[in-house]
Amino acid sequence: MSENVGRWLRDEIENAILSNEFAPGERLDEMVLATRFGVSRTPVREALMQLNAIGLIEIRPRRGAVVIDPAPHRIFEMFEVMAELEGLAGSLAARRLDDESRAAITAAHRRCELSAGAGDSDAYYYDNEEFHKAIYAASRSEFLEEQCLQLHRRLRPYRRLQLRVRNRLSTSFSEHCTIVDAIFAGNGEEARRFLRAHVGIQGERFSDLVASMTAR
Amino acid sequence: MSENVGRWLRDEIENAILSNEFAPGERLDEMVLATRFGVSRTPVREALMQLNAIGLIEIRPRRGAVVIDPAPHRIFEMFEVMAELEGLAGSLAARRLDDESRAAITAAHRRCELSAGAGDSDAYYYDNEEFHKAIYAASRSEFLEEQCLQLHRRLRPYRRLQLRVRNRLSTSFSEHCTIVDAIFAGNGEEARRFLRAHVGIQGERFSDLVASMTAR
DNA sequence: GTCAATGAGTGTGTATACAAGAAATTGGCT
DNA sequence: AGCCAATTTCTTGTATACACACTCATTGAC
Repeated sequence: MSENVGRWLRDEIENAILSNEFAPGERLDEMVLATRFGVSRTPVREALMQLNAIGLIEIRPRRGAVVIDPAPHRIFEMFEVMAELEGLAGSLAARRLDDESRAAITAAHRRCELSAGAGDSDAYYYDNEEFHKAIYAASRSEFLEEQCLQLHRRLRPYRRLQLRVRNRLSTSFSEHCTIVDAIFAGNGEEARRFLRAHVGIQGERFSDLVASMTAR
Repeated sequence: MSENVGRWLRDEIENAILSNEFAPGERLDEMVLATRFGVSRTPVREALMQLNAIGLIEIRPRRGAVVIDPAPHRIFEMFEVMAELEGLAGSLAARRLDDESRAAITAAHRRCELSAGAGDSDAYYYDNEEFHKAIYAASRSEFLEEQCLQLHRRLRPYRRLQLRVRNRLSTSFSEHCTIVDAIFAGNGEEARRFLRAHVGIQGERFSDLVASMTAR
């Protein structure tokens, strides 16, 4: 348990939402949550407000909190912004790369190669996350890194769905290769372009995502 | 007063911070705020947590809340991200422009022309804000618009400082002209480039900002 | 039979009380 | 006289109590 109950609860509830235990559209009753976690309503309300700020739930005055159920076009918009931010991170990383960041990116890239080769989509999901985080860190812009991490966390469940699409693992990894090459070559604009294309969900990727969303 | 006291307090305290009544680094005592606004500690704590989520204050466990005092390099990073997001908004606006958005941008642009011509930096500050907001809306991406508005609000005080720099009004307005031309011409990539350059604080603009920050 | 209005019930919003940790002050010791 | 430690005080974190708004169901009228 974290140092204060409110933050711990935030993480607990966030995980429950991201793992679909609390389904989109579901109402979150403060008292039910309080008894479930063995605390009073006060820290529950704190946690809910933080989740509201993150954008995972919506709190309507006097009407309680519900898990947000974003429309497909909104998810598309979120990926569009994510692609832009990651593109910026990539271009900065290419210009500012130092040994430490280079090593971190290389290591994550290697792990992606292994899990992609093994066709292990769960492992790749995790390694891919580390790869992207390594690029955020390499941008050497703390604020950008924070923004990327926050949006990444919010998009996490959809990224996972994307990986289920056939051949996506190998496609994703080969895109990683071009991104790594561009960054290591110090070519900021190429890194930006490749990352934008890699993260964005243009065309059929979007319909694939929508299809896998409705499938569950 | 808003529908619930917590949100009202959030706005009140936010304004107090942005107008420098609560200076950066200052400690915000819950009880002091509660008596000042004639409420109990509960909604004050709510407001503080929301401000913490926005990034205006920092809440350290068991040690209270302090107004964040961002280092100059962090402000630079924030403008860098803002420039990227506005660039995206501009490029989308150029591609998706409809009559309504075109009218809104034109109207805001006209008002900027008037206040810039009059040398009224306070009026220009406000009109400039509306101009940028019109572009966010024209992007037709609700999520992007929200992100832009949020970051814009956080950078508001620094934008104001920037306008105090000599000749910045006319420079800013002439940049607006090129942006409007690019958007109206449907040239997304030009709109992106011009907006990035307009919003970012490269080179001497950054040192101007730092100078005006230390001056107060 | 349908629609509206009123009442009960449930749940959020705010206040207050209590517990626990951090900071400050005072006292003793070197 | 200065520094360290212990105690006190002040502030935050959590629990609980109470008030009020919203929802939903039931009853009555058209």
